[in-house]
Amino acid sequence: MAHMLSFMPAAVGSDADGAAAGAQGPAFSPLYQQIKALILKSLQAGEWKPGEAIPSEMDLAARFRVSQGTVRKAIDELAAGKLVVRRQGKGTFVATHAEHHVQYRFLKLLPDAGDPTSEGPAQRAILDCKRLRASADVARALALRPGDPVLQVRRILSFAGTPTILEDLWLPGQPFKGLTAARLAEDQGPMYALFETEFGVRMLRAEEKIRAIAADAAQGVLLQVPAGTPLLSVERIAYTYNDAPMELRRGLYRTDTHHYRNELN
Amino acid sequence: MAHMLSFMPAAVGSDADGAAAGAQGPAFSPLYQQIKALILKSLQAGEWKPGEAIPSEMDLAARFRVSQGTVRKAIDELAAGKLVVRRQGKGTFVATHAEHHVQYRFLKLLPDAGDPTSEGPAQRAILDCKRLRASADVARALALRPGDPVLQVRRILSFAGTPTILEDLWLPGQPFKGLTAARLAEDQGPMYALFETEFGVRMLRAEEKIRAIAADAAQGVLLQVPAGTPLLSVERIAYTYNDAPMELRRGLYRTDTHHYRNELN
DNA sequence: CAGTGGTCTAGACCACTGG
DNA sequence: CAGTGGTCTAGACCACTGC
Repeated sequence: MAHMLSFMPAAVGSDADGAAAGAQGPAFSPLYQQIKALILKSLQAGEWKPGEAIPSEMDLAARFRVSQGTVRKAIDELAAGKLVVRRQGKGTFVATHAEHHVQYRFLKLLPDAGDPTSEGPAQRAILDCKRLRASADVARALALRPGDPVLQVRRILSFAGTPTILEDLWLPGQPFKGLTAARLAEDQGPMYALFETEFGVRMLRAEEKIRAIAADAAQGVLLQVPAGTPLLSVERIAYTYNDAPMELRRGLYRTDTHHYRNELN
Repeated sequence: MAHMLSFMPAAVGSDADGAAAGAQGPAFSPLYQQIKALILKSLQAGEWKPGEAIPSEMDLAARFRVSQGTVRKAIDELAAGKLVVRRQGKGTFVATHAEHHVQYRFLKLLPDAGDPTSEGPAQRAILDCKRLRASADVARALALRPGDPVLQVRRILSFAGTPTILEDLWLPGQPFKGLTAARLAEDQGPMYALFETEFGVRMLRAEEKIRAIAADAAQGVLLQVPAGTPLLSVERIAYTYNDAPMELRRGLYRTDTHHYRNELN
């Protein structure tokens, strides 16, 4: 029998589906993709919180009237996108930036020598946190209108006492209403973890544009390097569900004792 | 029945396998992983050349006495690692750096405005190509002994007439015996494509370490920027089968009109 | 021991490609 | 039209976790 979730917008085409209307076909979508979309919707709706287990594959198969293998393939893709984490014998869990053994999931800066644990945790200092109106480029990056309220944060990360990262970040005002410098300062753990628990914003993926620039006087003071020192400029846009941009971050990295590491496939 | 490829070193443990010897278990390996390893061996042995089709899933299933689904899962992983490319209705093909619509698979430098095609193909100039003995750091990167013969190449890539990338690369002397400046200069297409066709060396993955540095006088002249200009320093090690390093490449990128793009998941 | 994810099968059917 | 990859199923069994 042809499988089809009748209540779905994009159903599986069994046989007599083609030749519909005129323009570009019905966009055939496999069952497991539809299941994936449904699970994604539940994740986004917060049906299961970060760190919690989602229903077992058998349960989900029963719920969607589908075989375990189909649910499995849907979850496989979610796991590949790091939206969920599989743990054999235990279950499948909603991924979280908190309580993860990798502290900074999106930070690719590593010490030149030794493993990342050897230098211990980073020291963090919040320099500033203020509300303002989005400039043209910030608005474009965050898919807002120029003049919309945004939050700007400036902070410094130090490793082994050496200031290494100076970053400014901009957040849309609406979702992050109530975020203050004090709240940021008192927080332990990754900033993205706080975003999850306090504001319900999950960062799922990000894009970075990297350049080499020269430190200006102010940046030099903050990073304790002479003006003109080459620094890595890392502009990141982080996205949540539906590819909605939720953070613009401009970082300056000292690369005299650290390097940005990337793997190519 | 328990499936097992008796002629394989690491067979599937059916039931009575545990408690063997003493130290760390028998390292259970699923069937599809064993199949993957077998296909990998054939790829490495050159049983199918880059660009050619490998046998169909059904054929491989028959050859290995395994179900199609198991072969499929093995090929899935090979495709994920970009060792192989699937094309529905046609077959599965050995991946190649040549004739691929993406010209430079490992190059992440993009123009700030417009798509990569807008500036047309890069102009390439070979500055140097000589044999020498590996220094300590080159030897370490290429898993050679200091003093082993290596090939050093220096070239410049220009986009729209502007010199943008200056790179030195080191290749182990043995596999690349016969490579000359003339051969490099007359070549069209990606360098990795030439490595494949002429020397049978397939680059499968790479790691990059990125830093910001200041151009020295000589580099400034070659890239047509003032000495002291911040440049992106990109050190790449490219690997072939068995994670064997086959190339060390040190690139300097101008980032005034281009940027290094990275996607984080 | 029950429950979970992980593997494997045999068979069916679908979508896509090319002759 | 035959051949290929792609999807889906129902059921079996294995490996791992925790009670």
